[in-house]
Amino acid sequence: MSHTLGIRQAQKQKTRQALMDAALVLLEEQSLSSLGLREVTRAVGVAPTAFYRHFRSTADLGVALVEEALGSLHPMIRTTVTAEGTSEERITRAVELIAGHVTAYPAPVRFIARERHGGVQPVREAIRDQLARFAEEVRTELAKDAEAEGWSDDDLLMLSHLYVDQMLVTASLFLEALESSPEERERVGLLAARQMRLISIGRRHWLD
Amino acid sequence: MSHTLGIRQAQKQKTRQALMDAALVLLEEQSLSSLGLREVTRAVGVAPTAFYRHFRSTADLGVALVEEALGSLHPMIRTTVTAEGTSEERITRAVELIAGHVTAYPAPVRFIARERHGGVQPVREAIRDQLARFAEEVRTELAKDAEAEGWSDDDLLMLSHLYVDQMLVTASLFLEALESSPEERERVGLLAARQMRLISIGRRHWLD
DNA sequence: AATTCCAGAGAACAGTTGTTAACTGGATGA
DNA sequence: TCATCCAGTTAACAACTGTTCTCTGGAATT
Repeated sequence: MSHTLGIRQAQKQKTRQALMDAALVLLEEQSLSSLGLREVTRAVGVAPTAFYRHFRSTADLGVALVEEALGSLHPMIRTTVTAEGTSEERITRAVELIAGHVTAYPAPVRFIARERHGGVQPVREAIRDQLARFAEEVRTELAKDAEAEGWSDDDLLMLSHLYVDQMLVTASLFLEALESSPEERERVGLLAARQMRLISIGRRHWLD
Repeated sequence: MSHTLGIRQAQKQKTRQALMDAALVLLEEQSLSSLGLREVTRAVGVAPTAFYRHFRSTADLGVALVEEALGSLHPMIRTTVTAEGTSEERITRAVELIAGHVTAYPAPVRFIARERHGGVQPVREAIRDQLARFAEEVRTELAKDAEAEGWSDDDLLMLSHLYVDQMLVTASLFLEALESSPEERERVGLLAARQMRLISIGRRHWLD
C-alpha cells in the first residue's frame, strides 16, 4: 500500500520534518507563542519565505507537532493499560515505560506539557482532543477488566481521566529529573508508583 | 506595625501594581516568554524605560506575579484541608472553594497553570517552590488527622502532592469551563468531586 | 530654604519580526 | 521534447523589540 513519493514530494517532506525538528529544539527554552518563523527557518538553513510552503503560521506548526508527539502513542497506551500481571507489576511497568519514553524523547514530551495550558489556542485544543482520545481508549480497556463490573460509564471515564492526568504528572516529574542523579530519578519513579498504587486502591474499593 | 508610605513610595507601588495587572491581562492570550516590556508599559500608559524602575526583565515580573498569585493562598489551603465534617462534605466544600476562586480570579490562575511548565525557568522554579510549600503544609495538616496513624512521612508527602496536583487539575478544568453553560460547569464540579472521592478512598485503605 | 534623590519621560540605537511580490531552476506530466 | 508546476530564493517593507543615555520636576532630607 506504500507509494514511493516522487523526488519532489520526498524533498518537501524532508524540509517539513527539518522545520518541525528545529522548532522542537528551539521550544526547549521558550513557549510556542514566542517562537518566530524566521528563527525556525534560520535554524534549518532555509529562506524565511520557505516556511509558508509548509505551514500557515507557527500555530499551525504547533498543531502538527502535537500530532507527531501524541499521534503514535495510542497503541502504546492501550497495551500498557491492558497488560497482564498483578496490579503491582502493571504499575511498575507503566512507570518504567513512561521513564523510558521521557528519556528517549524529552523534547516532544516537554512540548506537550508546556503547551497543554500554553498561550496558543489551536494547539491547546489539539492537545485536549488527543488526551480525550487517550481517556476514551483507556476507558474501553478498563471496561474489559473484571474489576469494572458494576461501574457506570461515567465513573469509568472519570477514572481513565485520572489515569491520563497522572501519566502526564509523572512524565513531567521525570522531565524535571532528567539532568539529576540516577538516585533522584529512582526516587521520582518510586513516588509516582506509590501515587498510582493509591489510585488503584481507591479503584478497588470504589463500589464498597 | 503598619507604616504609612510617603507619597513617592505610594506612587511607585501604584505603578508597579498597574504593570502587574496589565501583564496579567495580556497574558490571557499569550505566554510569558512572548510578553514584551513595551507591550506592558504601553498598556499602562507609561514610558518603556519606566519598566526598569520596577523589574529587571519580564521574567522578573513573572516571578513577582507568582508571589502575588500563590503567596496569599497558604492560609486558605490550610483551612480547607483542616476543615471539619465528613469526608464527603469536605470534598464538596473544597471543590466549591476552587470553583469560587477560579471564577473570582481567573487571570492569576490561568497564569500559574500556563507558566508552571512554561518557557521561563525562574518562573517555573518560583511556582515549583510555592507548590512544594503547599504540599508541605498539607502534609502537616494531614498528619494531625486520626487517619494518618501508621503513615510514614514519605507516604504523607506523596499523598499531599497528589492532593495539590489534583487541585491544579480541578482549577484548570474550571478555567476551561469558565465561558461554558452553568450545567457544564456543574458537570465539571461533579467530576472533580468524584476524582477526589476516589483518592480519599485509596487513602482510607492505604494501610490494608 | 537649600540640597539631594529618584520615578518617569524622551530620543535615539541597532536588530529583529511577519508578510508581500517577483524570481529561478529542477522535477513532473503530456 | 516541451510546457507546466512549485519548493525554495531574493529583496524590500513598515513595524516592532530591548537597552542606553540624558534630562526633568516634584518629593524627601538636611
